Amino acid sequence: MRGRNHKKISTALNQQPCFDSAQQPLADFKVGVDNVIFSVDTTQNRLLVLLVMRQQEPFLNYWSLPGTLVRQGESLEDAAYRIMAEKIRVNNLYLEQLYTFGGPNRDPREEVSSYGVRYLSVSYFALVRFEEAELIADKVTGIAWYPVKQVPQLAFDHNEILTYGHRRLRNKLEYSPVAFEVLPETFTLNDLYQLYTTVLGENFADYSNFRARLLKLGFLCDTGIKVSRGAGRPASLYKFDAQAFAPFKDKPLVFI
Amino acid sequence: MRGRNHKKISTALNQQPCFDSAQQPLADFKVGVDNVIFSVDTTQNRLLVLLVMRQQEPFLNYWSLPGTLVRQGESLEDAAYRIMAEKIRVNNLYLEQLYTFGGPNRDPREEVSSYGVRYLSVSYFALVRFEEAELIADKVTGIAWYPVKQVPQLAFDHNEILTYGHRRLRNKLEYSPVAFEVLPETFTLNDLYQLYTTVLGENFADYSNFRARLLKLGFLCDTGIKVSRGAGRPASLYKFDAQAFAPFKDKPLVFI
DNA sequence: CCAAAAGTGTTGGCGATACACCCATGA
DNA sequence: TCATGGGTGTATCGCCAACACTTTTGG
Repeated sequence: MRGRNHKKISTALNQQPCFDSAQQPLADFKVGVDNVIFSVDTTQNRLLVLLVMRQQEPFLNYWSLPGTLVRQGESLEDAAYRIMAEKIRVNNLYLEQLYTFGGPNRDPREEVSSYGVRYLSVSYFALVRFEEAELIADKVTGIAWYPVKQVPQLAFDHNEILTYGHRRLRNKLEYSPVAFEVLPETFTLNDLYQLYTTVLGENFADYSNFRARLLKLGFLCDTGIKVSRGAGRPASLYKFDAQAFAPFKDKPLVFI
Repeated sequence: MRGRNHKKISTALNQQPCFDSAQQPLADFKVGVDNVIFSVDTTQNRLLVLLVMRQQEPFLNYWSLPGTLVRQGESLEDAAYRIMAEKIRVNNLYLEQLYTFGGPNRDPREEVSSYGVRYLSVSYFALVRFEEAELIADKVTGIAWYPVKQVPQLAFDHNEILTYGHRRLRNKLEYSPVAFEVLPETFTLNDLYQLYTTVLGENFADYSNFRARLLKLGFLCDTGIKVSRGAGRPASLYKFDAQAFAPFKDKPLVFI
């Protein structure tokens, strides 16, 4: 029974917590959306993240994650897509919310503003196909793919956000078919394997087992087309068959 | 194509806080924190969620997730802990950020307010030990554990948040040792098994296999103490050994 | 003694690892 | 022809589901 919950009920009342709109001053917020946009350059086996050079204070001339402030009538996700559309042209893309960073003093503007407005950042995680991604580079805005291993010091707490996004990417890759969102339409099994090693490190099965497992699952179909890359036997190009994958949807599937 | 918004990046120092570079009015936000607080009543095998009765408009007299608005100088996590502290007294607790809901028009107050202030909710997910949890019930605030299968229509989009939290709980349970945060200090293996079936349904191994697997992992230690519950052979009480679990930390461990 | 709950043991199958080996191409 | 990378096959081991069995209690 839950009988003994009544011992010390009373004295929390002086704080009168719940309806603090009258008692305690509430914080006012501007809400920003910052995107961690990854892609994988399969030709060089590098995991890349999209950075933009800041054109204004604070953190003028620092690299940062592409972000924006949320406008009136705009949902968080709308804002996330808007950033994408401003920086990059892609056909395929995977996007999901990552985390919300909202401590006080995470943005220097808070101190400048006399009204104590705080800046909160809802971060989104995106994955795009490197080959298809066309950066929208106007003259004033620096924008570039950075290898995640070489990102410099970023504006605000963006290094922390990036770290968080990177962890999420690794997890996603292990149990969901996001890999096929970043690969080109057709790819060799070695491309796929390289993608996994590039993102996850070398901590899993060797190529032949990886290959056997994936093929047995049956959602990769051989196009029959062969492609030769330098010396060695030509490889088959495969395609991801979303139809055939459907039954695995939502099942605890492991790709490692 | 989608984005044409970038064509006019303002060159002047536009410190005006209410407009972004494309001269669109920014939204102003109040930020709320809503907690999805779960516990498991092992005696009745029920998964419970903590609800509070709203004492004011909007949604007066609706049940809702315990929540609050973020105060000046307060971090999101601070706010989440503050709610906990106001509603419940616990020794052990697991808490993590869940998701941020921020579409326009998710809160009726937005329409009333003439300034177009929007209400954003950062939700947190918590797990507490039912036996230790002492509800703080003052006279004005209704507060109760509800079986998740019987939650009524809630205020705002809280049903949606709850659904999301429930999904997270199931995932957590499968690959992390959160179960031991909700169980009492010592427990029988059957308690543990019941907890899993209560939260996840019956979709996994039978008791004897569950038992064998867990014991082989070696982080459950038998206290030697026996406890008898009605008819049948008495069961051993076990303890979770955090020390012995350490090596499994961060490893892709599956508990199902 | 019987029912009920706790706990142990056995077995068959499947999947993962670690290899060894065959195939097709460029140089 | 050899080196290189693509692709196939196989033996071993461990895990896991299913289920039969033993042990210890209350009635």
